[in-house]
Amino acid sequence: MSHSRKVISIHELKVSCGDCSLSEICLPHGLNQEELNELDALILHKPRIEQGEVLFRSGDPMHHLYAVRSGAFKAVLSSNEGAEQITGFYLSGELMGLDGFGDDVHQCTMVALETSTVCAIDIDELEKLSTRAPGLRRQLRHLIGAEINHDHRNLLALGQLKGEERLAAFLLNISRRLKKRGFSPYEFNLPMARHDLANYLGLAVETLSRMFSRMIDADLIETNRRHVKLLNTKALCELAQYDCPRESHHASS
Amino acid sequence: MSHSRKVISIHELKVSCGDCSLSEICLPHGLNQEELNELDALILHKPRIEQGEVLFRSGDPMHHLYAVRSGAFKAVLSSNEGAEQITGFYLSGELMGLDGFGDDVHQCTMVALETSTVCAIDIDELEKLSTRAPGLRRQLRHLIGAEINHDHRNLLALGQLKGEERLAAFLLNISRRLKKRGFSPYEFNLPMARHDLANYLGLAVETLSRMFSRMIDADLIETNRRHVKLLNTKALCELAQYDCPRESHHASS
DNA sequence: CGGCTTTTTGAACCCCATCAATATCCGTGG
DNA sequence: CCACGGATATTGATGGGGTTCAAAAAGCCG
Repeated sequence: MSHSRKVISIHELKVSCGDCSLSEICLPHGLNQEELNELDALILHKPRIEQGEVLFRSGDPMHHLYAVRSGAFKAVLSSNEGAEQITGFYLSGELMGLDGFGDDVHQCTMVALETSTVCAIDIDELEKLSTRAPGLRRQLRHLIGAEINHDHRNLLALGQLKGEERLAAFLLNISRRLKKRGFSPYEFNLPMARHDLANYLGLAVETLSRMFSRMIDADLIETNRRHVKLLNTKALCELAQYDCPRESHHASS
Repeated sequence: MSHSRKVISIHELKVSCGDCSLSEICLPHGLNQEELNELDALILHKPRIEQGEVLFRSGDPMHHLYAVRSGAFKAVLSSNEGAEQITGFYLSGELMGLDGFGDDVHQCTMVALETSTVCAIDIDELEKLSTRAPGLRRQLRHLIGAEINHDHRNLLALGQLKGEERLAAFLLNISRRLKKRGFSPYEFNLPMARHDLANYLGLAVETLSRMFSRMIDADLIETNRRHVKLLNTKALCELAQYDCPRESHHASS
């Protein structure tokens, strides 16, 4: 909270898509300079969102899409009996709010898992711009497809895999996403509490804890609270029945 | 296969979006006349697809979206260990192929559940047209949102509901979709075999059969093979924890 | 009618939820 | 600095929902 720190913060708020380190995985990916400038013009950088705060709520009319700039979010869908299901976690560079496409009303509630920042994109402006920016249309389509594919893989996990296998699939999925962002795929901090992860995986917290313990005993991983180290990705891949990043020709980081 | 039968078939092949009874729930919904004509021009009416035949396969490059014109389909996602999960069933008027948006390659295999016909829409042509047809963009967005919301509700069901509750939710969902198409919401034929339905709901066939039996014993439904009659939608709604169509002011058929 | 698939029913087992208790971490204030 | 309290995480014991194995019943088609 010193003065110099404040300056840095202001600087960050001015970051444009072109300068953003996430541009290669986020909406700007594949855009030419002109498209990039136009996209930049309609993006609103929101200030910090603290842990537990809500970005949008089920029932809210949809006005924006949001890209995670820093931090992480969970999307929560509720039944009218109060049961809640986390349908996804969103890391930096990922697009949130597509659940409002159906009838222009958000179905999920989006909650920050840690202090986060987002880029808000007015949906009408994005729509207008997309008519004359083919690169933007293409990237938006790919991000939509990523959301759908993620959901489908999750359905496969919930419908076909056992608890331990689901956890393995999840860890590998996070690993891959973090690697894409330049972080180590073998050692990372999970942004969510056990409680949220258990819900996401359709398990009780206690069961999830047992799955972790079992994997630790089998020397597949090491954990310390939210810190996770993957020790045997091959075995994890076999457990997960999916997502094997093909430990390619000594090309790992 | 008589000559007169052939004539009928040809007639069906000439149906345009404007004449199609599904236009109100399918892609043409909300389009003006000009947009409609342009959409019509790029739609390819495919001939019959027999039960069990594949519309597209996991790994195929995506070239088209498909709308169900008659019949029904299932989307199957496979793990690399051979486990299969049905991620959705598609009825007339619904859009198939969005799973290819991610990287222009289909992730699911789409299989006809009965003899069916589809409208194929070239993705590049649709893309071009959408730049100058705002109504089409809007409707496409809504259909994408419907797919995402469907998947999310399914995740909620698989993660939070018990077998019987999932079945109730499914029956009500089918009921609502059929009602939208002008069929009775209380009595209908399921297009899929028990085997497929069990997989979709993440249950063993035997368990699903028991769920049916239990509902029959409780006078919630009646069944005869694939024919289903809903006797107590209120109770089904309570079971499903969702999707209650609100048995509105004596407005039922 | 005969052979096939589909559906239903029965019995034993297993994964996972639930209840209960302990352990660990973390922030706060004495 | 340590003590305390609350949230978070792990471990144990028990029971239930669902799978699996097995077999019978019912529908379908030639």
